[in-house]
Amino acid sequence: MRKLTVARKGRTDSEGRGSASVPGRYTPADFEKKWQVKWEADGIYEAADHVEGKENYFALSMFPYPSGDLHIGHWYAYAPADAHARFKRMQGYNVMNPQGFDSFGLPAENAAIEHGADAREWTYANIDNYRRQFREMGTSYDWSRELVTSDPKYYKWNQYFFLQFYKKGLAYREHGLANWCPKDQTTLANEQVKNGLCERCGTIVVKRALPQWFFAITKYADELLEMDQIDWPEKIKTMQRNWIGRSTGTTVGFDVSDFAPGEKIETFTTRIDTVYGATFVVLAPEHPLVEKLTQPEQQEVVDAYLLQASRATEIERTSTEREKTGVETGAFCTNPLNGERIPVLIGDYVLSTYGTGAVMGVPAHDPRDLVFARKYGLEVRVVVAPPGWDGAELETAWVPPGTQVNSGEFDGMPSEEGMEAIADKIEENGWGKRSVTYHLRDWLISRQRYWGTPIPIIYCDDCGTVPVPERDLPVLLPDHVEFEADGRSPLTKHPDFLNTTCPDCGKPARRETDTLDTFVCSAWYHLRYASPNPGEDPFDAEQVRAWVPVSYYMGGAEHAVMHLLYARFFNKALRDLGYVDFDEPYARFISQGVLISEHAKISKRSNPLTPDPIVKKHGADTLRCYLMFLGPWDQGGGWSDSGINGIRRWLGRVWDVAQREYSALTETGDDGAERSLERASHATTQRVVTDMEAFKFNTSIAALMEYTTELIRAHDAGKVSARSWRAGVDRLLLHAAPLAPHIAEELWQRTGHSGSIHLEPVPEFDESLIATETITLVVQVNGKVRGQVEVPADIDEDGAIAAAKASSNVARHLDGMTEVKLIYVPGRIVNIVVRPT
RNA sequence: GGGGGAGUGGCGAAAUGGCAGACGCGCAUGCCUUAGGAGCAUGUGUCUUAACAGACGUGCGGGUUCGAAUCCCGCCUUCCCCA
Repeated sequence: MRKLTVARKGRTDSEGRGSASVPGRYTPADFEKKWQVKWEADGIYEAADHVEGKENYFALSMFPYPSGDLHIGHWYAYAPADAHARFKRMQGYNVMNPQGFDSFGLPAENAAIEHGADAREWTYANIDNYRRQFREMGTSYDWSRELVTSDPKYYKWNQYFFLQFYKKGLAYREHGLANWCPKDQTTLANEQVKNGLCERCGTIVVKRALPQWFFAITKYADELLEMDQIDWPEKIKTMQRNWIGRSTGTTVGFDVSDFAPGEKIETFTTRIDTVYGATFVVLAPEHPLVEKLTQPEQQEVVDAYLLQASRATEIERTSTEREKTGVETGAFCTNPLNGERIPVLIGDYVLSTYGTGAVMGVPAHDPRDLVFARKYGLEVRVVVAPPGWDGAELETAWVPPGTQVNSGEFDGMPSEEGMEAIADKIEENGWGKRSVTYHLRDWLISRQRYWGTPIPIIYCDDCGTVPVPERDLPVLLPDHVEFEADGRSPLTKHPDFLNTTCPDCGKPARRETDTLDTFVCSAWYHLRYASPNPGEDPFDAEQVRAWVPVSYYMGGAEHAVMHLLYARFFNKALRDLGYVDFDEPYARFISQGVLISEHAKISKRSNPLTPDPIVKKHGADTLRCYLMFLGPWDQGGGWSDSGINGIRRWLGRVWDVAQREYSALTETGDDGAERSLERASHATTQRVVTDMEAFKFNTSIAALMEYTTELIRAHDAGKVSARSWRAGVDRLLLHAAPLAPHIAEELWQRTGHSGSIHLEPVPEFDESLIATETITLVVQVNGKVRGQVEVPADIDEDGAIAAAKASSNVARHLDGMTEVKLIYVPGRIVNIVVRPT
């Protein structure tokens, strides 16, 4: 691009406003950097914990994982969030808008393995790059509160909280089947397995038996379902509810003591009213009783089936398209309600992770059971009759309520009542009890990786599992470790780390080599922003009280069932441990949509569209505004290079109009012109304030574009007063400031103001000044627009109708018609309903 | 299979019961310019018409209403989440 005329350096407005000579073309590169440096030097975005007369406002954007460069997707997430925080500051809130780095995690380690980089150096180089790019974006972050989770000063407190949780039984170690990613060589939480694939790398996840650490999030399952006090998108709340997956039902035991002495198969059902229709029981292939119940003559088939089932993924197993398969164990169990002996089968459509891992098969009232029963020739017995049922065989399973039949003493009862009565009987006889199950599992926090927070546990041959004493924290992650091809964590082979002494008995002992899931870091980081330098505590309770719950949390919806749920759990656990005194960490939340480009999600894994060249060509303000102008932020948008010129042109017009010569304007101005500019000004403020409040940046910018045109027209006409003109320009700059902070600041200074525009208040508006003296009424005949009439704003109904009928085109359509009805909506419309005479 | 978004000009989108297409891109014409990937002005949903004016038009099909992009019922497509 050709270098355009540059504003003369050092020109000041000391001669006074209105004396500006040719201001030069809008060249953002000339001043954006200057303001970024000055804002930071002046500390204008550093938040004090309390400011007299101002309410605190904690604006929080989800912090990034530093992996290379900030891409356009990052800008899309952070620039609008920054604009909103700036807007709140100008609205008079004491705003704290921090930023930091979620810097533990696999990519650093993979870079180390693949390119021989040092994980720490790689990470910190990326952080430096991110810091630079965040500043170039023109963000209003309070860098004095920055945090880096891979810093021992931070992760020490992950370890500290782990120990507090451990003491209270909220952290525990258990041997069990864990999700294992063969590529990343680590276990994953349930939330990190998507469609049976590793969320990070897409490898098929397998089950592997390992001792693992967990946080007992399920203890809070019911409280996590309560979301009345948080103002979050309903979509996110629904996702959390579904993920927690509470279902109420009954567990009932089916006796198998003939085959496995003393054993019962515990089944869980939400439809105990159908228990008399149970004609078989199905075990998940992983069920512990499978081995004991399999009869010798079935051993071979069962073994083959188990092998086959172990290869199927969970999606395949539960897909409704896939044929249900199963095998008989040869064993039978007894239905306690009617004493019937029914066969025990193994079927892989039953998951060991849901309920008890065993279900009673009621083919008449469950579609999956019906398919299964037909295939294996099992009895189908109706026990909840549809209305008017004639006793015939059902074609499809009857799932809705009905009347109990074939249900012993409960026959004739509506099934809703039967549900309760049968559950009562089961409880009275000790066959089972009412119970609740959840889809939510405890949070698996162990990772067999190096680049994370070491779990502060020591294993001693004599004392067993011993927590590291708090005085010995942090357990430091060793530097400069060796990675080997076997994929095992270097910590397992690092003698200095591994070998220690038992804190209890002093004998040689070994450290836990697993590290914490990085979601532990992000579960409480907002508390540390509120209290960045608390000394000997994780945070200062008083400072936290001043800022948290977070006023508005802004980030991606992809964290709905991971980070956002973990953070809520962590908050509740900390509350019960006495660290905080509120129930929820994030009072309000909005999720920005996804920015896509040519049908590809712009993310760290694809599409290297980098902002740097765009910033170089157009400036940060243009890129910020363009991203906000694409469409509604929460719905995402599609990137294309072509539209950015529109924003660049608009800012160019702002640049020109703000610096127009106005000495030719008069003292008082023309009444009509004054009034017209005043109206446009106040109407613009109303639109912008409403839209900014609601994150509707696109329509805010549209309103400012229109206002810019109004100002240009007003100046061209030359009829407004100099005073009104200057006020109009100020208003434009003040509204543009959150969106395009550099140009607004530069022009604020050039038009003779002192002090940063970003510390100025949002302009006021007066609704009465927006109203017009005359209004345009739309006139419809039979609902079709036939004309418009200009009438006084305070016209009454009769007057409005008369004016409407008088307009010539309307009169033409009324000719030869009989009036049937009149609709009058004041200020908007007259609709005359007619029919042929 | 279940849950939740979304579907409007050539394109990004406005309008949430009252003039569909604000604002912007692109395109067209004109001005300015040695030049234009600069700037400015005007125009731009489709069709009929010389014009006035009219018809049609918000994924498809029905419904409610004086009036529907907007509310209701059914369907299609697509994206996200879950299974």
